[in-house]
Amino acid sequence: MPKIVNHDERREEVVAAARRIILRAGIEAATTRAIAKEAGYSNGVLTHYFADKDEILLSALRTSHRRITERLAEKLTGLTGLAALRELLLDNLPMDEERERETGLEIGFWARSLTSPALLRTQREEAADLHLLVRSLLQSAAEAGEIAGEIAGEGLDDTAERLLALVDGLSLHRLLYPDRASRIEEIMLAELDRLRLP
Amino acid sequence: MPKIVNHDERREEVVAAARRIILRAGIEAATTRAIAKEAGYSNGVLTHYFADKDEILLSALRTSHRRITERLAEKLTGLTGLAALRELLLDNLPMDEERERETGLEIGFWARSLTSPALLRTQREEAADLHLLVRSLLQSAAEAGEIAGEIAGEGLDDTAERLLALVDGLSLHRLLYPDRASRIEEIMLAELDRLRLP
Amino acid sequence: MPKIVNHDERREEVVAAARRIILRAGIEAATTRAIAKEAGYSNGVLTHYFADKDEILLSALRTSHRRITERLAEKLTGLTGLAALRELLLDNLPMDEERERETGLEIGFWARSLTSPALLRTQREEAADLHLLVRSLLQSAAEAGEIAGEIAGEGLDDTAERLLALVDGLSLHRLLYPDRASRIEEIMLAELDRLRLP
Amino acid sequence: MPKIVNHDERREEVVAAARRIILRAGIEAATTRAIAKEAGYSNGVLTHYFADKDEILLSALRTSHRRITERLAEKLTGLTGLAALRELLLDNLPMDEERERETGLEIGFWARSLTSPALLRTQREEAADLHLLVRSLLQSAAEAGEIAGEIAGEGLDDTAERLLALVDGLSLHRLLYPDRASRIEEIMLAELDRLRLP
DNA sequence: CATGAATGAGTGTTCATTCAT
DNA sequence: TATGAATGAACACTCATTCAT
Repeated sequence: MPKIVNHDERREEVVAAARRIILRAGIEAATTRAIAKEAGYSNGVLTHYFADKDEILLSALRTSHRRITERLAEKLTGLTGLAALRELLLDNLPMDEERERETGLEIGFWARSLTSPALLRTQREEAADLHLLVRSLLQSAAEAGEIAGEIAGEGLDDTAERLLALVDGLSLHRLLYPDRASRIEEIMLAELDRLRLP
Repeated sequence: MPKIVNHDERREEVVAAARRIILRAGIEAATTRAIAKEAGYSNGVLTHYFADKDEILLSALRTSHRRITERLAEKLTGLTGLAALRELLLDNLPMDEERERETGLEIGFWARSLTSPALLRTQREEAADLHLLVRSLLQSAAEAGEIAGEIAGEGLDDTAERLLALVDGLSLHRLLYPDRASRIEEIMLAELDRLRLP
Repeated sequence: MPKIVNHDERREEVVAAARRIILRAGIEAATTRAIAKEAGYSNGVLTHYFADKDEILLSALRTSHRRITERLAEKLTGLTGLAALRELLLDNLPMDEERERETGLEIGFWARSLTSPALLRTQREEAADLHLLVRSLLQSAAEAGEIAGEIAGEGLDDTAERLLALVDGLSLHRLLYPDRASRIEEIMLAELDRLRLP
Repeated sequence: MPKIVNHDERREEVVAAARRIILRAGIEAATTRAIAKEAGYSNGVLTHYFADKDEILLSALRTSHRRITERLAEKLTGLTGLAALRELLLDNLPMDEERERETGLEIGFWARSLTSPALLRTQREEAADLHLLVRSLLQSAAEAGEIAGEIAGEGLDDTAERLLALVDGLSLHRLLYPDRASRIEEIMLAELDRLRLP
């Protein structure tokens, strides 16, 4: 009997290696050879677990999102409406090293998505999920009377988009301009406060 | 007797060529050969004016920012306070093809900046200028009584940061999720409206 | 206590798999993995029955020839002289898809034989058998008075060589220039007719 | 001023190198690296003169045909009808080392053409030219009363195809089975004799 | 015996860079 | 200065082969 390896485990090892490289040296440094080496295997081994490089990158992106989602699900249990929204948005900000890494990875994928249809598709699907979630939290907050259904004439969709754009913008600035963007959490909280009904 | 050429002029020619390519076909298409050809020179000429390819890209980024600044300066003449701010922020949104491409270029540089100290430094310097400008416009708007000096307890620095983060976030979403982010201009305008004193 | 397997049987299974792939998708598609998979085994099993891939291909060529021979033997039963010869030569033309593929395989081996001594040896041995067969059919046809012993001063060896060369040439043209070589069967038949005594 | 090289000359150098390799070790051995090395250059140099490997192989094939055509044109001057045809067909047989090489190269291309559309197209175009030429020589021979217009009920097209198939078949056998196919010239001549009117 | 994980050399191709002219 | 020929490392990917289990 040959050594039997857990395919999912190996895939995860490789994806983790890819993530480490992207975080350390950027997505352009994540060549197949570099990934294999980082994972501690020969370059040919990737063939067994991934059809091509795109599949590795895609998995890395999905893994990143899945981690965020899982962390969120845990934090959101028991919360509803504005409180849940607040937790969600704050959790997406890079306030510690781990989340800073996630954000760095994400930024690399932004650029790559603009030229890779497969990556863009994944990016969109998962962004749509998040948007939907934010929107439904806004709705339940409105129904609970915590916030107005229309914020200064702006529908829920626009509000959701605005909040998520702000999260991405602040996250980006945090990594690019850490000095200036030291207060992104406060900024986000203030933004949420303005949603409240008086 | 060597031919006397204007170094700065040549550099600009080459950088302009690089920019044209990047805007037209993406940063990956900007190979040294393609840049030289686009500029109308042989590939070897680049050596004389740039240490390496990175220097060309860096210059392209700087030029991009300078052009934005110049375009802005023109639009802002005669405007002050909130009106000027409004013009500035809207102008930074990718509402036509040219600015969409400029945003694409920018996003590419975000990712690269995270792993390239030289790029990051440039990025920071120029972002600082913009931040300062927004802050001063906010200040003059406050002094003119158009907006409150403290927006819901938030200082001018934070407001400036918030507006700029929102611009970047919305710009990014516009490129990644065009369906969903069709209304970024309206969102930006609503945000500005909320700054106004009643 | 090791499992006892019939080595020859296994070899044949693998070779048959290789043949199926070559006929279906060309010799370039016949990778060791593909062959193993087609045969229903893991890729490592090939090691036990073949020294290397070349040995598999060689066996496939031999099998191909043997199959042709067997098909012929069946068709030739009861036939003698010119009638048998006619059957033999026509059967070697790629007049249906199966034989077209067999010809494709053969052409691939022609090229490889020129640089592989082992392949060339096999090729020669089996070509010699065929030549001998054609010659003996010609002889029996001559003895039966169907054809002249000397065809326009040409001995039986040359006639045999000429007929076989024509078969290979026409087969090749059929695959390379199907439009032009649509009438190879008629051409072959006319050639045989010209052998007849008046 | 930089070193100016004659592009056509370089292309020919590279193509000649490719031809040498194909003849020496088969078409499969003609990797881009091997070709570059054989030509005495680094592997990157090929980029300057050829779009891709297929273009090199295609050029090698065309060069081969052009050489044959040129050699023929010279030999055929002053000849017409059957005499010209005879010269043409005999010249296509690998009766000396040079033509043996050409044939070896050709056989390699036969196999390759079956899986490469570009190669097949070229092969067909040039084969069509040759077929046309043979056909027109047959026609003029018939008009001159040297041969019958219909050879045993066989039209000129079929006769041309038959003669060319025989040339290819004999050439192939000459390389694969040199012992047996020592008399291909005599066989070809006898075939031509049979075309003559009594 | 059989498995399938793992290897590493090799493929065509791209491209920043060097340098003699 | 400017040219463009030339380099050689790097890229993603393929595949025959090896070998511990």
